Amino acid sequence: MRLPASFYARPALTVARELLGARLVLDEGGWRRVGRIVETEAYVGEHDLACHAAKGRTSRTEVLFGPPGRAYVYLIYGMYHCFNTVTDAEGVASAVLVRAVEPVEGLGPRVRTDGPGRLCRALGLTLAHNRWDLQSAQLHIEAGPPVPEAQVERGPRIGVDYAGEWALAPYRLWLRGSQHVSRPPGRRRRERP
DNA sequence: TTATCGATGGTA
DNA sequence: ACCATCGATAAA
Repeated sequence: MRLPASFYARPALTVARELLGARLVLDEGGWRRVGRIVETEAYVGEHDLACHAAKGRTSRTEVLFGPPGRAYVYLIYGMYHCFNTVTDAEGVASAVLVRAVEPVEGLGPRVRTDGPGRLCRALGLTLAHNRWDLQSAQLHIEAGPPVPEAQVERGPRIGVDYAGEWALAPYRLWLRGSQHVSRPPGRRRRERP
């Protein structure tokens, strides 16, 4: 079932939680690729200094102020892309960054999709998809089996140290134990079989 | 294993 | 100048 616009019309933190376990689908050029979302980050509004919308309304951030359920894709460090879903009511400039997926379909089982840049590279998401409606046949997100609360871990967002206290807010969510999370807290040593 | 560094281009 | 990253390399 394709997630409806009403799904995204809620606070970013709620959407970030509910997106865990859902399936990101890009079906384009006769190539359907699907990834199960295992890591997200919420950017909750203009007052959130880590949110791009904190810079105000510009051509780049305009989409964040628009209706929920659209894609916000931007270029980072000149060579990678990051994929977000616009959330909350129109006029509330918030979004959820999808930081990692697990390959499900159309991707080699070995391709790395842990990390916002890697998953966009693997799926082929680029600036060309910016502002797309997530109800489109080519790009949307499908509901997955419910994820129990015990499987959800939370921590500070990655790479937003410039945001002061906002960098400490536990707005990063991920599936406990997933091998496809970008920065698992306890993977320094692998279990011995 | 962790730490450091450079690539590369849109945005302001 | 800055940047919601990544991969190569070095050090240990």
